[in-house]
Amino acid sequence: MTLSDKALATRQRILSAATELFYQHGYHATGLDKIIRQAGVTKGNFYYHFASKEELAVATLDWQFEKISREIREQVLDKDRRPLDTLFVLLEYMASRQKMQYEDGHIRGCYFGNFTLELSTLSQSVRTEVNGIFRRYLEMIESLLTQAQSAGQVASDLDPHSFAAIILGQVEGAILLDKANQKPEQFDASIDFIRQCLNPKTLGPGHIEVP
Amino acid sequence: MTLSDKALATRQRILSAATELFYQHGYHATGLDKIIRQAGVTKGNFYYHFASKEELAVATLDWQFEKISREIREQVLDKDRRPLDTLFVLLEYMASRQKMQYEDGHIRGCYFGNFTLELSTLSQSVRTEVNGIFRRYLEMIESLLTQAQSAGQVASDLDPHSFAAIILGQVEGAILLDKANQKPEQFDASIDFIRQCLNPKTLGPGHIEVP
DNA sequence: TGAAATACAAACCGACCGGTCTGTAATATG
DNA sequence: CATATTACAGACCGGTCGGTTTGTATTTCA
Repeated sequence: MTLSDKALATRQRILSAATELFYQHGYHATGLDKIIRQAGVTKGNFYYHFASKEELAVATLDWQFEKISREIREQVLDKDRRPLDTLFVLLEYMASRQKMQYEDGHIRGCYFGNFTLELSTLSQSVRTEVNGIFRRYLEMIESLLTQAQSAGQVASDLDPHSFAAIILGQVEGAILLDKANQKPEQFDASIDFIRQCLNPKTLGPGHIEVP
Repeated sequence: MTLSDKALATRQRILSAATELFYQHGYHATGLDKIIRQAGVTKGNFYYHFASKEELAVATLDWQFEKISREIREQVLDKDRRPLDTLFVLLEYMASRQKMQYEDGHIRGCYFGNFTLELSTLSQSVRTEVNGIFRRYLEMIESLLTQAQSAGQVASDLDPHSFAAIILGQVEGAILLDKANQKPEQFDASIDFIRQCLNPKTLGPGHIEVP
């Protein structure tokens, strides 16, 4: 193992520990001392790899997004599914992440949503990062909607761009409410609702039935 | 002015200062020193009125909700409107609060949503408080939907209880996304979307048109 | 082999954290 | 007027905060 590989491993240990602690307790409630203790790293070592706690936070956001989008690419996308089915597999994948947390005892919500509400008014770099991550999520959903439209799975008068934001907003809001009462109920209800909205056969709530 | 009135005024000054600072920078990023300085109060005086910073946070949540629900009662409810119209006046009222912040330079989001994501895994009392507040919001929306249903303004097969959660989730999610990119765009789009969902005349996206 | 660059160790820093303490005005009540 | 209670003043506390500094192994490479 070369030294630069060792350094990379150190960096990863820091990122891993920080992500877990930030996710559990938030940014400000997590001291650097706890992070380096959990990572098994000293202060000097930490500041060799990261310039500041804020830079570490941004790095964890990028790291976590790359990890998740890799999982999505491998487990959700590029399978032999119709685009609309892929979209709901994606949503179910996100839901399963919340339910895993519930079984661990606590709903910790969305890592990016948490940072958004805690830090986007305090740190420009964090805000830019989460905003970019949300943009990439939106592009993912919009792309699936466009494909679904081409395949005739959803109505042609739907605007994929704006509806993607509706879906992401619905998901983030559901996670927030679920975190408030520590039960993963609203996320499932939201997915059902989105399914109703997109499925022309089953009309969504409030709509006149098609004869 | 009696002394107990003076004490009440002190308490209000603390609540007011704390609410503003918590709203701007979040809970952990706001030190007690800043709060008491802004309130023009000493440490000893503060701890005469509140047992802890955490108790103060819960008090501001209650205080802020009472303030908002008073405004809603006076300006939104009990007017001579049809229930569905009242619902959208309520949503527009919430949207206007976000836009006011935007004109001040920063989207600070929803006071209750912020506390939910920053503290609901750390403080049981805060979590209970925000959860109760969301419950009361849900009851408000559900009640309006039920009335709208009775008045024939929305479809009879709509479930007011679950759709109220869809609306609140959509709103909270929209505020989160708007905070991430510091522009109040998604909130308006969400209101339009909800309007489309509820209005039988204008079908929502993805639905087959009624002949 | 030896100098340079890399990767790490840990003591140390002042500032600030939430919270406690003792003491003292101001006011209500007998 | 005496006294108890209410409301407040502010010095002080140990601990923790994010960050710096100095020193030292380890590895690279000329």
